[in-house]
Amino acid sequence: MPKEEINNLALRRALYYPAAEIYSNSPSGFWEFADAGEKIRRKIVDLWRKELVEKEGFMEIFGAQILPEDVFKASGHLASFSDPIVQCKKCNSLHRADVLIADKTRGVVPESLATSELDALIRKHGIECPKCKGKEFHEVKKFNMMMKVDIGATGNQVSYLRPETCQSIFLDFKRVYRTMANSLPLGIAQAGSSFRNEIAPRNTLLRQREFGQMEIEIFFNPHRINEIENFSEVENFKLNLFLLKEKGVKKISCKEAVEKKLVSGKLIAYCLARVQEFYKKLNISEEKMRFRQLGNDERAFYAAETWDFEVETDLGWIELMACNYRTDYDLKGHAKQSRQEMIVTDNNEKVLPHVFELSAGIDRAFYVALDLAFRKEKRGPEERVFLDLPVRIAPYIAGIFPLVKKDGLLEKATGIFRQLNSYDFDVLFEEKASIGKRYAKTDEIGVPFAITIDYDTMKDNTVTLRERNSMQQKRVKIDSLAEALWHLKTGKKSFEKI
RNA sequence: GCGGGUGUGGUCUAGUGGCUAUGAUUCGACCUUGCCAAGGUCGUGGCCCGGGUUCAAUUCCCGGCACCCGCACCA
Repeated sequence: MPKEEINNLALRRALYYPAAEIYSNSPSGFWEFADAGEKIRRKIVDLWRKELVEKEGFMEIFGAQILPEDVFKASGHLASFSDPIVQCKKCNSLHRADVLIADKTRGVVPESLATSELDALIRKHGIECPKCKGKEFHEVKKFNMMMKVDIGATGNQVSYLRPETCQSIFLDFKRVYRTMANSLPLGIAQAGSSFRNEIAPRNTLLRQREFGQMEIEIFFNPHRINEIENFSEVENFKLNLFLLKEKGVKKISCKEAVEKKLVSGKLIAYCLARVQEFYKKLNISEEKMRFRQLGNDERAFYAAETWDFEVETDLGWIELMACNYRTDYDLKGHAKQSRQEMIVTDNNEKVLPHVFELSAGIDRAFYVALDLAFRKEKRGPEERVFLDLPVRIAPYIAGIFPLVKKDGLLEKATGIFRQLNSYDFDVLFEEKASIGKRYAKTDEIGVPFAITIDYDTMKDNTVTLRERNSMQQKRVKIDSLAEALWHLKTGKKSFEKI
């Protein structure tokens, strides 16, 4: 669906909106979520936790968002998470210094060159501004995407807001390993916020300066990358692989991907299969998803193999998860910087674990879920908007509505609401406005079911259960409501079978 | 960061150098209501921010910020 439609819905229903919007000088790239939006976002994280973390027996942590400078010396972010940028004196446009020089000389320019060396190269090769052909540039500056924070009264403990959540996982690895696991492979997960000083945030939730990540780092013995217990479960699962040298997506089974060495081992194929299954649960169809293989020039500095899970939307292909084989890059770096031992014993073998990472964007998943669920159709006499969200990420499972407020219906409905609420269902109570209006309004935020209390309820203790997409309704006994909702919530039964 | 466009109640919008700033919808109250945004009455709520020109600026000018499009960037 067009972005404008989604953003309009987001503003009308306060799903998300600009942070600090009452201040006209607030910077872009920060967004807030409210009510239905916050709930949908949270449920996406819950679904991830259930399907990709708990089901696999992985651990979860919640780490600090601010970490000391040493962490980022070790991780490589201080050196590599920055671009050498240079500004044209004539037209003020910004360019990457290394790219300008490399284009001119048709060579490779190391990013790590000092800014003074880059200045010299620019002068030596008579680099022109690609935009205005000007030859005068300001001095090269290193632009680091990390946000610096000064800690303590004197501000001399330099720290940074984390640019990715996973560093805490590497820092915590030893303690979690010793206390909770003592064996490999060990998966450690975390959902939280990360911060990057983007030059130009765009497209609302898709490119923010503060954004949600849900990451899993799987620590394993590199010699045993092919010893995966449950591989048989996925060996025939078809992965949608978009390979570097191929046109279009190829459906390749996990087994074949391993045999043809398209991936580094069974562990990676297994993870990709689970990831693809997970995103299907967000209602992303097979035809609109792919794992794009990244080439040497595209991968992050820590990755030896990368598969970007991408989804096709109105805005083109959007990356939802980067699957990176980080090798021992991170543990090695932290071991060196902290002078702590990171080697562990796995089956009597001393080994520095390798890491396969599943790094997903929460807000991007949220946006894509809205994009794919958005419907604008003629329903009744009018065109209406509704969200066809999967039950598991819908903000509420059902609205509880008394048909009218009088004759005891309001009280009866309140009782049902409290009962279902006490059974831990996310239900919404609404007694205002007409019944049709209440249906329409909750459809718009994707509530899949409605329970209406009417005059028959007062006689025979049944209610109307109404489904969002079909607008069909059936009678259900109050006594069996909780069970019915549980079936619908878990997908054990469809609406037709209730 | 660059270039272009836009900025009026929650949302969509009309309009203006001076008059109580338009309409729809939303929202709230009351009445009504018997299953798909029904009806009635009343009500809340607005010119993105700062500066300048002017007797007077939401309107004109300058600057800032945000959003949209294109470019660049995207570890």
